[in-house]
Amino acid sequence: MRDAISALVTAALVAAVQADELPLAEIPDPALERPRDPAHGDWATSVALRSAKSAGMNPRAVAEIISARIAGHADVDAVEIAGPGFINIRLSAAALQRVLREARDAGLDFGRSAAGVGKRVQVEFVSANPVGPMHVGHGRWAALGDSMVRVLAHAGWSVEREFYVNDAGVQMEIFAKSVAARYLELCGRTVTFEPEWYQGSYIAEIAREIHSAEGDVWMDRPAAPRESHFKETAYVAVLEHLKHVLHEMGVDFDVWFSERTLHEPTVGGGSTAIVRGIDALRTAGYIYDLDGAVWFRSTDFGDDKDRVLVKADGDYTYFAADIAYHKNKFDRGFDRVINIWGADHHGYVARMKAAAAALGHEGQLDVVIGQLVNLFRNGEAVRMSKRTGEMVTFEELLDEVGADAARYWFLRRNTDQPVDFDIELARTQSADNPVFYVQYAHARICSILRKAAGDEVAARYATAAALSAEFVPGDADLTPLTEPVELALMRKLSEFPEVAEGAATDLAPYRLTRYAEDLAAVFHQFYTVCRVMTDDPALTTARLYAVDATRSVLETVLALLGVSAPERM
RNA sequence: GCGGAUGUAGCUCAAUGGAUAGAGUAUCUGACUACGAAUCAGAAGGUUGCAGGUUCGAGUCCUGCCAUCCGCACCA
Repeated sequence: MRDAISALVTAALVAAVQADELPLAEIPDPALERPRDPAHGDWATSVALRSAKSAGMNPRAVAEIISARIAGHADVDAVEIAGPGFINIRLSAAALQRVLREARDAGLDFGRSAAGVGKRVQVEFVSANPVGPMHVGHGRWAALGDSMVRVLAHAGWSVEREFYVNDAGVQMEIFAKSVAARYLELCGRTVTFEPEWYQGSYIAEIAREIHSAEGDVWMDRPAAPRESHFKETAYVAVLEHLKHVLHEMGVDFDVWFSERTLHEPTVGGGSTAIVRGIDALRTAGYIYDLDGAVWFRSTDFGDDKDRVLVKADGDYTYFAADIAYHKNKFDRGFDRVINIWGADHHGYVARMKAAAAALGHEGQLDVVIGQLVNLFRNGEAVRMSKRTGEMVTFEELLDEVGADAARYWFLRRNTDQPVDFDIELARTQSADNPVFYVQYAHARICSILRKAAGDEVAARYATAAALSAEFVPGDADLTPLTEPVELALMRKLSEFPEVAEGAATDLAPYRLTRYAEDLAAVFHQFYTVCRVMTDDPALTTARLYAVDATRSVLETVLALLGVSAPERM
C-alpha cells in the first residue's frame, strides 16, 4: 500500500512539473511517513516543505498543486494540507479492504519482504561459558537472538543460529580443579579451596554425579589426568544442560562452535586457525612486533589502542582466538555476521569490528549490545535464589514464569534499555500482563470463529486456521466494512508489513511487541462496538473475514516473537 | 581521567529530523440479559536533566555541563 501511494504522489509531481505548475529540476522522493496522530490520515508527505525552496514557492502553494492531482483517486478518501505544508492522505475504505484481503490471502507470509533474499546471515548469541548455569541475562539474549533470526528470515534472509562454546582457556582449568576438589571431599579428603575456584553448588552437584558413577577411582590418581578427565566429563554435562534449558525456551541452535578447534592444527600437521588468522592480518599489513609481543594495529580502524595477539610468553590472547573465529565465520560465506553481546562486553566491540575490517569484511559485522536484566518480585529487587542462596539462574526463572512470558518480557524493551523483570507480574494472567493481553485477543477470536461455525463443525478441525480456511469464504465481499472501528482495525493490519520490515532492518524485535499490543487493543475495541454475528449475512461474512485476518496477523507476530498463540486459555 | 549507554507523565516505557510529545500502569468516573469483562469508554497527569548551536522545523543532530549505569589487561 505504501508503494501504491508513493507512486501516486510521484505521478502527481511529474504531472505538475510537466504542466509547468512546479519549477523543479528533479522529482523529489515523496518519503511517505505514518502521521503520529491518526487524525492526520494514513500517510503524510513533507515533499512540499522540502521542495518549496528550490521551487521558489510557498510550501502550502506547492502542497495545493500536488494534492489537487491526488484527490479523487480510488484509493484516496481525502487529501488535506495541514500545518506549514504537510499533505495528509486518508485511504478510502476500498483501499483498506484491499489490504485486508492481502493480509488474509498471505496468511503467515504476510509482511514478508525481499530485503535479505539471496543473502546469508549468521546470528551468534548466548555463547555462555560451559562452566556453570546461565544467568537471566543469557535468557534475554536467547529470546532476542532467536526472535531476530525469525524476523530476518521473514525479511528474506537465509539465517543460521550459532552458539560459540568457550571450551578452551583458563576458566576450563579452574572449572576442572573446582570439580576435582569437591570430588575429593566426597572421597573423604580435606581440600583447601583456592579463592579463584568456582564456589557454586552446581559444582558439587557435578562432582556428586561423577562420584556416584565412578566411585573413588580417581582419588589416588595424579592431579593432571584426574583434572583432565573431570574437565571433559563435567563440561559435557554442563553443555547438555545448557542445550536442554535453551530447548525448553524454544531456542535450538544450528551450530555449536567449539573454540578448541581454533587451537588445533589441521590434519597432517598444518597450522592452527589462530595462526592463520594472524597471518591473514600480517599479509594485510596490520601486524607488528613490540616488546616481545605480537600486536594488531586496530587503531587503523578506529580502536582506542592497538591490541596484543601473542603475549611475550608466547601464549595467544582471547582476542587472537576471536579473530580466528570471526575469520572462520566469514570463510563460511556469510554475507553478514551478527553478534549479540552483554553490555559488559561493549568495550570489545571496536577491536572486533576493526579485526573484521582488517580481514576485508568492513561493514559486515554487527554487534548488538544487550543491557542486563534486573529481577523483581512484587516490586522488590531480587538477587538471590531462595532455593540455592546464589544468583537466580535463567533455568529457575523459566521454570517459574514459562517460556512465553519470559520471552515476551525479554523482548519488550529496546536492547539498549535494561529490562526490569517482575517475576510475579510475568506470572499473572491479567491485563497487567501484556503477553496475556495479546494472547487473549487471539483466543477470543478463535472462540468467535468456533461459535460462528457451530460446535459440530468446529470439532472437525484441529486448528482455528484450518476451520476458518473452510468456513470463511476467501472471496467474501468486504464492502460492508465501513464502521470507524472496522477501518481502524484494517489500518492497523495494513501497518504490519512496515513494522516487520523495520524490525528486521533495525534488528529490533521489540517493535513487534508494541505492534502486537496495539493490534490486540484495536481488535478489542472493534469487538466491543461491532457484533460479528448479525442478522445480515453479508455483514457477518465480512466481519468474520476481518476477524480471521486479525487472527492470522496475531499468529504471525507471535510466531516472530517465538511466543505461542493459544486458541483457548 | 578516557570511551560507551541512559535521562521523556507519580511509575515502566514509545516517538525513520516533522504537526497539539504518545501508550500502559497507578488514581478517579462509568459499561455485561446475545459472539470470552483476562474486555471496553472517559477524566486527570509534561519546562523531554541543564545551557547554547544547526534549520522552514529538534525529545531526536552538534558543543559544553549535570546525574545514573557499564567498560577501560600482554584476563577470559
